[in-house]
Amino acid sequence: MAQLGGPDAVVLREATRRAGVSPNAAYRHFADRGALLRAVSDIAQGRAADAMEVEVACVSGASGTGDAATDARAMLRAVGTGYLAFARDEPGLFRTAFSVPDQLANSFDAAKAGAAGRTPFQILSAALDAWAAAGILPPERRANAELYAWSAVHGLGMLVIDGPLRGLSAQMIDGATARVLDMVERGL
Amino acid sequence: MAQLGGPDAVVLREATRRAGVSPNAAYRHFADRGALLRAVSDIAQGRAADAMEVEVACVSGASGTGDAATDARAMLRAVGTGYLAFARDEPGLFRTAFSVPDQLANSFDAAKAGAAGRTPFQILSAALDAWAAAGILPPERRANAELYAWSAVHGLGMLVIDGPLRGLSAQMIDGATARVLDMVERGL
DNA sequence: AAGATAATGTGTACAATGTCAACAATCGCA
DNA sequence: TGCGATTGTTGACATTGTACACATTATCTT
Repeated sequence: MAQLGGPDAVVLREATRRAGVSPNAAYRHFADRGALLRAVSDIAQGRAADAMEVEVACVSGASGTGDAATDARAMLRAVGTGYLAFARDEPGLFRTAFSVPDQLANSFDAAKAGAAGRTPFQILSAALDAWAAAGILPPERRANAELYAWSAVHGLGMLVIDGPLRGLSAQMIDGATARVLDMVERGL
Repeated sequence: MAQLGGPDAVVLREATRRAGVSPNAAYRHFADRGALLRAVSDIAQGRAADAMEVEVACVSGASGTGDAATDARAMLRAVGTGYLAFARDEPGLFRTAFSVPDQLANSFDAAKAGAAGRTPFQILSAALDAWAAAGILPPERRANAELYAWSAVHGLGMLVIDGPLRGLSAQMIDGATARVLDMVERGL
């Protein structure tokens, strides 16, 4: 349901119907619809992590150029590319993953991890650590850098999927993705 | 209703109740709930424009430093600051304004304009024109620059009010706002 | 093995919502 | 004056979240 219609489509009664039980059975497992939605959101974040790991693996698999700075940049681009690929391929899951209120502190929760064991936030963090290690991110700018990079790609994703940029052509989105990543790379 | 609870809180029956008419009277004015929501969204965008104009007026009113580049930068920061101030002060309206699917082409629609007659998109566009005029935005990067700057601030806004960054302290948000604007300024 | 205790599921019920169809009043204009 | 368009009303239906009371099944202890 989340996949097809996003958070609003996660409807408790329909879930029980598909499970072949009565509506109220759900209340033995979730306090209310919100709790169910949060659980689905966690799983959706895991899927996002998977999509990101795919792109990351692409550049890591190439075993690097030998230059730590170049590799780190490629890695961060892969993280952003994966995030936005997920937004485009699975808009329902994307919104379910990242449009359900939560606390930053929970971003490390294992329930939100993908198959590789990392949450989306952790994947992003690792890429930024590589930047810092390669010396292309001054130490005084490392703090909370996740939030800034995340904001840029998240904003593009939301505008395109669920906002005033809906219906942008695929090429436009491709271009915008590349340009937003350029901006992050230069501006971080 | 949008102010208090965002798009989901815009409920047709309650609207008619407050108008003192029967539920179905709404169908003489709006095709369905979606149409009502779109109309509310337009108005909310006008409010966003107002919030942005306030910040813009602050820096314009200072009649500038004389340096076009410095002024242009201050203007763009004001646009971003206003956008995020609106997100924080009126999260319900913000989400109603920018989380309702629409087409980029409609971003100039007069129905979305604030009291000063400009839509949020037009305000942003003007600030970027000033950048180009001041020579701090190379011509080849001017195209669609709105989308990239917009993505960054929009992402932060959404993450903070409706996503995994909910409950960030006010200082953290202040800091993140400044840093995201720094990033845009450097990276655009 | 037997019984207590927790877990899970069922039925009925209620208030709310979006929306459809048919009907009524009102207003503007020829 | 009368007619068409605009606006509103009544009644109805399917769907949803959720509360309460009750039944069943697992599980664990004695």
